[in-house]
Amino acid sequence: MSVDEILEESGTGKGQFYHYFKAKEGLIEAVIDNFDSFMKSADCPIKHDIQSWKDLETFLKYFIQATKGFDQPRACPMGMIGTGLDDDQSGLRDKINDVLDYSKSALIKFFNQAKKNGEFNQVVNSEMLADFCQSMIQGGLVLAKIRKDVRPLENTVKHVLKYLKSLRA
Amino acid sequence: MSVDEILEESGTGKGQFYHYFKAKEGLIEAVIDNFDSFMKSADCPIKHDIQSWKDLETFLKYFIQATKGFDQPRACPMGMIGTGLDDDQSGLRDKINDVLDYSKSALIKFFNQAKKNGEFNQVVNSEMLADFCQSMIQGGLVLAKIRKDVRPLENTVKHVLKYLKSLRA
Amino acid sequence: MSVDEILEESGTGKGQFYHYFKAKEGLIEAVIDNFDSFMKSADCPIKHDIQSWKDLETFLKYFIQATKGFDQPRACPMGMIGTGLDDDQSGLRDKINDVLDYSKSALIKFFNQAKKNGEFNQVVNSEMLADFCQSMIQGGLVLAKIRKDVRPLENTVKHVLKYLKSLRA
Amino acid sequence: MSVDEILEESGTGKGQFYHYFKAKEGLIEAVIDNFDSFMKSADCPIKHDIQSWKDLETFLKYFIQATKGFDQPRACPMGMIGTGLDDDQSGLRDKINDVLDYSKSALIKFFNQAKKNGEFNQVVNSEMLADFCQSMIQGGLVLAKIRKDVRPLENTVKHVLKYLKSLRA
DNA sequence: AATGAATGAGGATTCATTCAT
DNA sequence: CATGAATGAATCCTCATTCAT
Repeated sequence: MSVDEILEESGTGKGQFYHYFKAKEGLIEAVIDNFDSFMKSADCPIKHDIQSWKDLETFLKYFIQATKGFDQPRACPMGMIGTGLDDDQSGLRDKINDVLDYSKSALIKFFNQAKKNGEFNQVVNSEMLADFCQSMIQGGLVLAKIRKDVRPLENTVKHVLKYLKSLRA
Repeated sequence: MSVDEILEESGTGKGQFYHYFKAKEGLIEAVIDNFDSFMKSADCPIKHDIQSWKDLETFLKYFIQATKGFDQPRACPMGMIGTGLDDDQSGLRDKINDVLDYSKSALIKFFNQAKKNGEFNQVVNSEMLADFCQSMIQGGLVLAKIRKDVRPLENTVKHVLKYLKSLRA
Repeated sequence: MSVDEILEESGTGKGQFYHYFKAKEGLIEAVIDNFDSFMKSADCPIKHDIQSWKDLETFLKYFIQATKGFDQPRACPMGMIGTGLDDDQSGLRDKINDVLDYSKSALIKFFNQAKKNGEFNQVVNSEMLADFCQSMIQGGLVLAKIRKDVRPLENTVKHVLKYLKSLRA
Repeated sequence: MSVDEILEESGTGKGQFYHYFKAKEGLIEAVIDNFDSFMKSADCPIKHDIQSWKDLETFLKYFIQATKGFDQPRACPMGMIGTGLDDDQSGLRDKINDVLDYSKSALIKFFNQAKKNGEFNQVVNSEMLADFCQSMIQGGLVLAKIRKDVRPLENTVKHVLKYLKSLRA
């Protein structure tokens, strides 16, 4: 999407863009920052304070619901931006990683809590399991987008949940 | 990557490009076709004729090995192209889907065989499970690329394998 | 240098600029006016009331001293602005010419006085000699700036002084 | 002068410019290179192989003649480009310096030869005197351009020649 | 088949200037 | 007086594509 297209949508003059953003990359940065803020805000439909198995299920199933809410499946914005980054864009990469870390931490925290409460397989490594969950989100959304079909995502979530439940004590 | 950049790498003149490809999209198409052919060829390091649990494990672990072989983690080319497609590029989308289907079929075939042999959970739907596997691979590669670190992929594959083994009869 | 850059340095808002100057050209005009005023003020390190050969030498050597005082050789602001003028900027050109004339007059006045006092070659045309002096200063500064080295200016001034002395009666 | 203006004059498409020049700076480089080649070519109206006092006079008077040949006085292209250079454009600065050095060498060579032949003041430093001559060219052209009048240049040349003659043995 | 010059639409960015507050 | 948001023309540059040789 070109700056011209963006400005046509926004209805503002071309100079405004560069009044607010130093360069196009600044828009990307703002998108990430905004995404980050939104995720941490009260408006975020995803509850990152996962306190129960129900919460976890809701968390993971959220992506199915969101996908269905769009006219067409979309991939994760952070995943799309992140995979498109050049090697020299370490500032943006760091920001993306922070966003991913926020979501990962939510999962880790829950898994640790569950282990502590004796409700969860004591051997499992919480961080590794969080990676597994995040891969589900990224990959499920990617496949749904490519196939223009929510089902690959649904199938993925279903099995992930089944696996996680199998780890319950 | 622009056509000029591609030609600089290839060492050929610009006219050649448009002699062989009607347009740049033709190159993408050739890339997909080539990927497809390679996957079905004897040279492909991935054995798509999965006949044992060992084969399955090798299949899934291949992506870790390949990632380690690159100077930097890369996402799946089909995933990258597929998520970047416009709505009007249905020809390419279909080709991408065919490639994904080929790999998916390999998984489905094995799961069906295992069920038939009584070595696998009879209730599980082979296709859904194949979607799960593909999503996890796509997502693991995406995360590895963004984080410039194989570990998210390793952690993902590890749990996928653990889950699949849990489904063995 | 853009208006934005200038305002960043000045610390004031953009509206101020256009409150004081009708357009950017107005700034250039103010720069010239300011330069003019400064040259005629008591603060000006160049003594334009040249009354002796010593004064003349000091006048010409001033440019060497000033050049050494900067981090890097600079050309004459009036020369730089003047050569960058468009044909339609006759207002600014006139102002530049006035500034150059002021300095030229100082030289002419001294040469005339010296001739009158019988201390100087009677045949020499004071105005032409003043042109010579101004050209050499402009050129010396230009060379010093391009070469990032005062020496071309020093060498030039040295010979100018030697020549002027040769004209003494 | 913008790239668009240049292309409008040349009658070629916009892309051609960037086919031949990596960036606009490349044009400047080509201008300098071309100037350099021309100065060293047989077509150059300035005889750089100065072998006599007549040659020297012709050399210095050339700039008057050239200025009169234009519809309006012009400054030296090398001087204009050189004074407009940024600190980071050392490549171009070096080229400009090479061009200036070529002309300077011609003067130095003649002065040295004249000294050797006993036709010239033995004390004078040839290089310093060459700087003096180059300042004349740069400064004389600058003043002529600003004043839109060839006379400041003529006056300057006249005095420079007078001075040089005074140095003859 | 092969080369690379030529084209021109479009994309990113700058900048003088205006205007609402 | 003062601020900085808004505007849009102009500028530099990229890129897919065509064409002459």
